[in-house]
This record gives sequence, structure tokens and C-alpha cells, in this order.
Amino acid sequence: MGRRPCCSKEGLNRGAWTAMEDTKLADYIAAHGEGKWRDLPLKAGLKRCGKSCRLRWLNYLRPGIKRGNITDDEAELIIRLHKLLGNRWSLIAGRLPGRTDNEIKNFWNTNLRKKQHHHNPQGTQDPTAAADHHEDHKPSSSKVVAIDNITPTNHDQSRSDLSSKAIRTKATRPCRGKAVFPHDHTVPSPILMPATRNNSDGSNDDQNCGHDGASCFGLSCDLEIDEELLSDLLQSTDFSWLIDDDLVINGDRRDGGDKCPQERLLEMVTANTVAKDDDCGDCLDQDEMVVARSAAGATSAQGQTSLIADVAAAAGTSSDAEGAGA
DNA sequence: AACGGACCCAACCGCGTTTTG
DNA sequence: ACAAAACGCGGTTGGGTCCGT
Repeated sequence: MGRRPCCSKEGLNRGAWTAMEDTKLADYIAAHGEGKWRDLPLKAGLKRCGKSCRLRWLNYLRPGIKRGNITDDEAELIIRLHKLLGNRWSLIAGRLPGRTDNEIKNFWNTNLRKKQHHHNPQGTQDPTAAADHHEDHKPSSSKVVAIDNITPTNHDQSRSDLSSKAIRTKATRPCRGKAVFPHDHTVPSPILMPATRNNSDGSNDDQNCGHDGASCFGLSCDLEIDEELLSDLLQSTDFSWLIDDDLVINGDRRDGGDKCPQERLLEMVTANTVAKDDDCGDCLDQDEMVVARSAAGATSAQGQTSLIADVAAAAGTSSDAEGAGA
């Protein structure tokens, strides 16, 4: 089934928009609102494709558009968000009020990509990987990232330094297997951890969790998410596990099934405080991971270490669900 | 001043997803 | 349930401008 072109291209203007065209488009939208792009050109008296009108409106004429002069702060945010999201320009733009995806994409391609490339002379094709090498975004040595036994991606190698500090766990769906817990609990940092409780006999004590024989443990503490940490995590870890789960953000359960993992993590960043929940209420799939910073001790290395130790102990010693949470 | 390459960015294009009938 | 339309996104293109020679 072929796809009908959005409009006949014959007799239509192309290329740069004139001031007159802009005025017509703006006036029409002011009077009738956005949408119905296919019909808009005719009704507005424009010899343009509807798609072109939409683009012109969204990227140029729409009220509140900021143009040019991307500040250092914005550039830094773009870099960070790009690390989080990759080339998800619309998502990135959504975090930069007044900026359009097109502008950010252009800015990245003309400014930042070059800069990233400069810091990554090996020349990876992966812009996300390249972002790792930005001087402002070196993985902090104070951060511990749990990387599971995921198949290395093409950018993992460039992260070997990070990975060397990583905690490796099993984190592939479905929830089977045994998680390997932190080798070193003493590192006072946020941590990505498998929420796992393994009984020595392989069973688990959770009721109604539906995880056939898999090990689960409950973790119901509020978590605060550190954006920079997430940046690092997203560079290093397969987050496909997030897709099917619900998140509870600031008390509201959100069905995240329709969102990509990165987007959902971004929600965490935005919401700042998040509790992880899943279909059985208290327990998490054994291979699910939680980016955790103790709400109580979020700013305290001691607090973080304490939480990490608690949860690690719960996982490593088959303690019960209650022991791991709260 | 003229030329040409590099750069920038608005606009286009194709395709996937969502909505509508 | 299905097809078509509409929408939205990310990659690419091409024209204008800048800058070095």
C-alpha cells in the first residue's frame, strides 16, 4: 500500500519562507488554531505543503520560540541529555523551553558533535559514545555503576574505565538467574543494583509475585535520582527491563509501558523522587535494577553506603524483603 | 576583489506511529 | 479490524554566509 503524499507538490512554493507567507500562516493559526495541516495551506492561501507549514510554525513562528544564542548552560544540558537520550531531539527539546528539536539537532551537528569528536579521536560512529568523552562528563570516579552481563555495545569499550569500576549483575529478562552483588560496598555512591533476594535454595519468599521460582525482594524506599549518575548509567546499561514496569513518581503510579526506558528515567530525573513499584506491589523482578540513593541519606555518603549495604546484604544473604526496603 | 571551501541552519524527505472513520 | 489520514520524528540536503587565500 503506497502512501499518499501529504500534498501535491505541483505548483507549490519551496525553499525559504517569505515574510508574507509567515504572516499568512501565523494569522491563520491565530484565528483557527493548529492542526489540520493538510487543509491549512489551501485555507490560509499558502502555496505550501501542509507539512512545510507545520514545520515552519513549530520551528519558527510558534510563540515562545527562542532562537540562536544557545547559552553554555543550555549547551551543557544538551550534552547531558544527549548522553541520556541519544538522538532523541524532540525529547531533548522538551527539556529546553523555547528550543526546537530542529535547532538542537542543528546545534548538536554543527557545534557539539565536533567537540565530542575532538575528545574522541578514535572516531566512534556512536554520538552517544562520543559524548562520554566530553571533558565535562567524564564518569565520576565517585560513582559506581552496576553493569550487568549485557552484551557489550559498540561504545562499551570506550567506557572500559567506567566498566572497570562497575558492579556486574545479571539483568536480562525474564527474571532468572542469580544476581551478582557489589564487590565493593564501601564506595559511597549511588548505585545501580539488582533488586534481588536469593534464597540459598533458589526459592523466594514473596507471595503472589508471579516470578516462577525467581528470587525477589521488596524494596519500597523512596529513591532520589541523580541526573549525572543516570547519564552514566544510561551509557552503560541495558534498560530494556524498565519497559514493562510501572513507576511511582511522587506518589503517582505511572504506567510506563508506552515510554522508552530513557524517557522514563528522564521522568525520574525530573520528578527527583521516585519509588519503584511493579506488578506484585512490593517485590521487584530479580533482575530489575534500581538506581538508588537513599532518600534519607541522599546527600550523605554514609547514608548511601548504608542503603547500599542494607540492600546488598538483603540480596547476598537471602534476607527478607522487609529488610531490604524502607 | 574574486574565488572556493567550510560552515550554518532552515527546510525537505522518508518513514514509523497514532488517530480517525 | 482495517485502511487511510494525520502527525511527529530524525536524517539529510542545499542555499546563504563567512572566512581564508
